[in-house]
Amino acid sequence: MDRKRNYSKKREAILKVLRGTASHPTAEWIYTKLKPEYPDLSLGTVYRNLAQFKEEGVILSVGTVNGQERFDGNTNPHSHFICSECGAVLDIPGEFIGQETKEEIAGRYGLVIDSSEVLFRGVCDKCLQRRKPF
Amino acid sequence: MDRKRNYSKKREAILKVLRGTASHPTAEWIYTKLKPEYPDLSLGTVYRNLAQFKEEGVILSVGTVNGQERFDGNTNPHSHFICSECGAVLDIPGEFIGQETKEEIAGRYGLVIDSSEVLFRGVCDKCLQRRKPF
DNA sequence: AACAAGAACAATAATAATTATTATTCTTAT
DNA sequence: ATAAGAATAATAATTATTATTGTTCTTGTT
Repeated sequence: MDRKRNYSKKREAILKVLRGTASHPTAEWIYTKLKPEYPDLSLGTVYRNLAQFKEEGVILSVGTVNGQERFDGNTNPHSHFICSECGAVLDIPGEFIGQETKEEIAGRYGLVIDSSEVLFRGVCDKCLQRRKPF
Repeated sequence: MDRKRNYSKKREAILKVLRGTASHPTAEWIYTKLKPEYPDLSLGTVYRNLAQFKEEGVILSVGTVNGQERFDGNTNPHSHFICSECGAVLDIPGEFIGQETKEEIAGRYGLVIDSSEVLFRGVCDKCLQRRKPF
């Protein structure tokens, strides 16, 4: 039997924090969140574990917003909305691209499609409220 | 009448290069491409003008691939495929998200949607060929 | 429970993309 | 042709991310 690999309390905590929020955080946000409970946590550890989780397919990257990568602990098929005003990333449930569409494109261009995602951009509800507070 | 703003030969050349390629280049790629013809071009100028074009809606950003932002001079509605092996970005013509879908989502979540894009990820035709050269 | 091998870590340095600064050069209305 | 101010080059500064290295944890074995 293989030795148990890739385990540490901090690694576990990083995944737990990411799965426990809907905010699609940055590495630094996770670091700040965990620092009180793990005072000797290093930012490099957060980066390294996020990279590993991503590689393993355990988490997803939503992309880069304002120069910082945003992560998502929810690997169920869903889409995202990015607020161009505050940078918030919201989940939009639902599949918008069917399997047959992917296959058709893959065939037409001679490529392999592993995943697809829809990205909506605009202004989120909170920023709209902030604009017109009356 | 307003004074003509935002003009320079280099600014014009940057947009021309971006519109003349289908490779969705980085700022540095554009810089390298123009450097022979404009030996005193500065990389900062490319960054600044790309940021302005983006702000004005004249060009689009496809997102960040391998830590570098990729730009697109084609503002017609279309989607993209990103090769996870070589980082190539390909255009996929066609609209996959209809207006009614956007309106339905905007209404349901109380937000405003300015744009939507579909991002396919996988392995491009060239990388597949490279894998199996026989 | 103690041990040892190696995995994960903290701390820090290094890298790389992007942005800001400032003195100079272009652009354009007059 | 001129002058105001916009855009630029050169460079410095910033910031997110990655690499390095010596130390600490984890876990299978005793």
